[in-house]
Amino acid sequence: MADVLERMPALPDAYSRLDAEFFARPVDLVARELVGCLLLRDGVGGVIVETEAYHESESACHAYRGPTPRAKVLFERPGTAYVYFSYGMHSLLNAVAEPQGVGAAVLIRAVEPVWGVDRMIQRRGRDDLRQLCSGPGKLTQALAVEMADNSGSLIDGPIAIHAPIEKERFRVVAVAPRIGISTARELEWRFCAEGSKHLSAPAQNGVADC
DNA sequence: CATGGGATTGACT
DNA sequence: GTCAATCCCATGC
Repeated sequence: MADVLERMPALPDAYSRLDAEFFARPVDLVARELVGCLLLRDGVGGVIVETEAYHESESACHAYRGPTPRAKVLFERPGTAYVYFSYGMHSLLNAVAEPQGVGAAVLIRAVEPVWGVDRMIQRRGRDDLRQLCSGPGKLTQALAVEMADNSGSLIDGPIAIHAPIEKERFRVVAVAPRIGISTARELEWRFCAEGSKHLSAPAQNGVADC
């Protein structure tokens, strides 16, 4: 795959932002279609290349036990940001999905850096492009996403998700079990851009069309 | 109120 | 390959 940085230097603001209707659909579908979309904050970001779906009906989801103090955000309006603190070190970014009242979200696990690469390098403290956003904790550090962003809007807030620029480039995604969970491993709700060099871990399984 | 466990990462053997 | 860092939150007494 060619380097996006060479081919896509255009201004991110020119592209359409996803709306609440996009996020209000079934969470696995939203997760699949978010691959190829753009994640941006203050002109810094890139192409989403890896996501995972989480739904209140399965035990790996924080909403599994209902709207607890931490999980209540998962039940809010589709398109809300759910940010939670993991392992005492990392803020992980999710997009709340399904209609309001249903606890579900898409974890953004990896981004291919495109815009504001210098600032990402600065924040990450390393300059290898493949190490900038190839993990849920890495990309939040590169884009300066913090707990203060929890429950903010992805529809009209400072963190933005835009429709894909080149639909063809990421039409095929790899589907696999989710990473780092101890239950509900049977669900293949991890979605990766086929052939991407910016994933958090290799996509070992087969591929499927969007 | 005390305890245990993470939707992880980076450094080190 | 192993392992520590570090803290919020869910659980249970």
